[in-house]
Amino acid sequence: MTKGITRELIVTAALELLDDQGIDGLTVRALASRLDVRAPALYWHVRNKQELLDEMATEVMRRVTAAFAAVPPGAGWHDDLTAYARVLRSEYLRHRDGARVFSGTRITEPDVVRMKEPLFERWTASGWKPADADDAVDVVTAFVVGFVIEEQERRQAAETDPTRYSTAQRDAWLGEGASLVKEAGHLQDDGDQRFERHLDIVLEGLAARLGG
Amino acid sequence: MTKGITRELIVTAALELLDDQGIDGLTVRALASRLDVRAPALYWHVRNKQELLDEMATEVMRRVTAAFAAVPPGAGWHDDLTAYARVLRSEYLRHRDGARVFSGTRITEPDVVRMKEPLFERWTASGWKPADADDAVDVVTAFVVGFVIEEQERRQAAETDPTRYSTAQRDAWLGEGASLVKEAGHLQDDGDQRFERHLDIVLEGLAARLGG
DNA sequence: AAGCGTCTCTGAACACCGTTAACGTGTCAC
DNA sequence: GTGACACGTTAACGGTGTTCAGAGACGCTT
Repeated sequence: MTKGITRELIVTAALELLDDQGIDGLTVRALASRLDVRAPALYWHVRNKQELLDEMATEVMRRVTAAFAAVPPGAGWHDDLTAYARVLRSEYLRHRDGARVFSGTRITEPDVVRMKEPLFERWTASGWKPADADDAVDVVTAFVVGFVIEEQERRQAAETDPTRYSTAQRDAWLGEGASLVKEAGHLQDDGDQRFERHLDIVLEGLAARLGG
Repeated sequence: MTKGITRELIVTAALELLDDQGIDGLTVRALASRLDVRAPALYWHVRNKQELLDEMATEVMRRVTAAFAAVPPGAGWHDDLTAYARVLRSEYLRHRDGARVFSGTRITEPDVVRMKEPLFERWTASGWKPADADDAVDVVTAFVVGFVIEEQERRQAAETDPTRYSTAQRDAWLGEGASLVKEAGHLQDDGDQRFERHLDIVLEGLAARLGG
């Protein structure tokens, strides 16, 4: 058991701490304590906290590409993008506030971006232009990010304030009228089913727009 | 000129401060100073900083509903959702890190949610079920949130590190190969045009899925 | 006019935060 | 042995959100 901290140990410990304590609990001191070390020691391996957060986001995206690479290639862009969307969501869901914290952050590793190349190759071979392929990935990414942000917010709110998301409470809060909004709220489902349904809508748009 | 602070004055000052200084500059002391008051004074009007952030998000959504209400009703769901998406994006873009900070936060005012009722009325009258209408709004919202998060991140990164988003630098960073990814990167446009194109894809999906 | 209560703000303080500086160690090369 | 270096420590700084006792100001009763 060699003692000593490495950059990678710090990042994985930081991800665990995020899950345990939430983003507010992710402090340099708490992280150091989890690694059995004093806070300034971390600054030998990491320039500052922002760099740590970037590294965490990159690690999450590395896991996305790894998980995606493990999926057998699909029959076409539709399968590929479905798999990508599911993997991305699942990896965000793995961490508390994952979508909000890790979306749109700087990726520090070229490999993560280069992952798109084999996809682009397959799709252009079947008729898409590179610009189309790029649009497709970005539209799906944007949708997943927005979806999961909402999803995680709702989940967390339900934990801290369970009354808030009971339909009866919600109806009372909404007041008189707004019957259609209430009705829609009653029917609203959560989780995988809802994600698949919404994802299908987006993919349908790509099919209509770019051909499939 | 009656002296004294109100909750609303605090919220609008906080939004201004956010735009001036960014999220890190939005401290209780700086906000108090902008209102010519000492920090603890704010705690008379607001329980804590989180409540202030929630209130800011609600205010932004209030402006979204106001701006949307000012748009003349469209010919159908397609027009309505287009207008909604544009207004939402534009109001997020108005504030630094707007999408990341204000998306998925607790809305403290029923009116903001009730805004959907007239839309739902029109759409159900032309054949949609309430659940469809709800899906449609949520898919578009998720897309806009994800799109603007990416957009603002890219904009901010371009300010702090202009070299990062030059195509030549990016190509070098990507290394050998990945020619399709590079090509797509070269073609990528920013801003309104890109937004409209991607939004069209999403709306096309709704048309295919829900009929229109 | 005097006193009382309520509303609004201040001054001082607390615990914690990210970060830096100076100072030990231990290990390895020569 | 001795210098160089990697890696950790302790101590401290300025800044953060937040709490709390009290100071003024203002209207209302007496």
